[in-house]
Amino acid sequence: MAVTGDDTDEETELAPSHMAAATGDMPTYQIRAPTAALPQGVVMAASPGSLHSPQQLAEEATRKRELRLMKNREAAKECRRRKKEYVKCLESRVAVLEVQNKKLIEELETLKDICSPKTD
DNA sequence: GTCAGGGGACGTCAAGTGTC
DNA sequence: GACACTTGACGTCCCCTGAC
Repeated sequence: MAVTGDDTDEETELAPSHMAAATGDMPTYQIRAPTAALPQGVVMAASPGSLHSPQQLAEEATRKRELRLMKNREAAKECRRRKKEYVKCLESRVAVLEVQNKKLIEELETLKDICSPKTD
């Protein structure tokens, strides 16, 4: 299995939808992808009405399971990709806020110097 | 060289949530 | 209520690195 670095550069503000959504202080990273066409190799089943023998029913059950696993596999990949993006987003926000905090502290020190009475 | 430990990616399951 | 989607949790595999 070849693992490729397929990170994208999307810079969206994202947050786990069912983790912090209730708090309202964090944007969501849940972005509904448009339901794409089925991946190659997926064959649509015959309608249930056309199944007769137990073997056909078993095959249909197996096919449904494989389809579900394949979809979940892809969903998990996409979920992890979004999570990585979200973490990157948070990290860059931390960096920005740290710089901002540092500047504010410096400004505060300057103002203190200006305002403090000279003791001599 | 090899062994242990850490880390990343993956597949699967299960539970929660949204949609119709 | 059934179905689809999302995501945390878990187990597994593979690769890298440092200690021996």
